[in-house]
Amino acid sequence: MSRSGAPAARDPASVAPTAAQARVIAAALELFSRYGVGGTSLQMIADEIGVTKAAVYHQYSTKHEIVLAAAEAELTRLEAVVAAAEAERSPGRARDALVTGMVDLAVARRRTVRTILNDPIIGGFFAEHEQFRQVMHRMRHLLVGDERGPEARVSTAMLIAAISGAVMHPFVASLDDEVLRAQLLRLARRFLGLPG
Amino acid sequence: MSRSGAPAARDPASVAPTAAQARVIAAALELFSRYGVGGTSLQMIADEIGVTKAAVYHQYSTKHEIVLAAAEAELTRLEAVVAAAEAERSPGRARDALVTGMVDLAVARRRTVRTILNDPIIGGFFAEHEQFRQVMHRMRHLLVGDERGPEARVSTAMLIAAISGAVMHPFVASLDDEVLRAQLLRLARRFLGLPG
DNA sequence: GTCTATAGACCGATAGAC
DNA sequence: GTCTATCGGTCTATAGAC
Repeated sequence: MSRSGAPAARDPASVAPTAAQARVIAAALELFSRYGVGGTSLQMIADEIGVTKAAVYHQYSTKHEIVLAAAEAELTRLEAVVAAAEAERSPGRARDALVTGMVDLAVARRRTVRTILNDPIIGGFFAEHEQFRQVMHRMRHLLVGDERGPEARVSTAMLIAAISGAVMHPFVASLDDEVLRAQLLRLARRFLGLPG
Repeated sequence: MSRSGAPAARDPASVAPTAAQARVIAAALELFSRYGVGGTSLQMIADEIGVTKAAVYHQYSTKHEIVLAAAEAELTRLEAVVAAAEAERSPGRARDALVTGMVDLAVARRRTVRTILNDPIIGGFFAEHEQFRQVMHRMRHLLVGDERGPEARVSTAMLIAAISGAVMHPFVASLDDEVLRAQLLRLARRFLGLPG
């Protein structure tokens, strides 16, 4: 769903990036994961792509916009996982699809997910970003249904943090993607009390 | 243990900080959690304390040293929790004490733990920091004994990430410390397959 | 869409007075 | 231990040629 070829402008705030914008976003995400958002300059992004700063400013007119576009690009991937889970036929299947999709996404984008969900600057952006709150709310609903008490909040937060944080922990650096994926999925399901 | 009044220089690399150094570390940790390590300047640290940059440089001669001192200060807290757990009489009690101590520490230092464990710059410091690797190894041993396979690695990484990441998730921002502590402890114990 | 060149602010770091 | 003052360099951002 939502291939990058078609325009598909569903949201006026976040239209599909052009090819040049996608290169900026990819370079930014790579550098953010290595140096953090605050430790990444426009010069570093330009050097990573192989152009000058002015060429980057032609795509996005402030650093703020680049950070927002990079965060939204990753959020869009997560939203696709959530939407696919919501399309399942039963709440049980939906919850299962969400956990599997979260693990797949976290492993596939091992180096970026942790920064996107933990960098304090991006966290500040998300705090005032309605799309992010809605995705989080939909994830919680898929995981714990209509419950909204402390246990529902803490268990959802722990599952998201466990999956997204574990993939960059030094303990798992030596594991290849398939082994990591299998273990993450099994342990995440166990955390939720799901069968094996 | 290890009150800041006594000299107690056990490690030549990380001696106990003076009062002035402790103020720098506290200001740095606060700002790191708000803006990230790369997004925090020495001017910001100096302003937070209410002195000039030169006064900060009198305590630590590079920014690198400040980041290292701040990371080590937090690592020392975690090491104390690990040491207390290791002093328990049985492996079961030790594991229990570790989980409880980790939760207490994460809740007490809600705003700082996530940054310390997830900021990419600090992560790079820890990668070449023997004390950090030893503490992680001791935590894994307390949690899963002599097992060193993928499951032992992934489950340890997930528990650490879950506890340290959940305390700053927007879902739990409205919970007071005691409620958060109780839920974190209960769910962490359930993740490890421990009784109630 | 990319370049060179530049503006003005801020960066980490140092010198030396008190 | 803190200050003022300063260094050279890098930062974000802009102007204008090709």
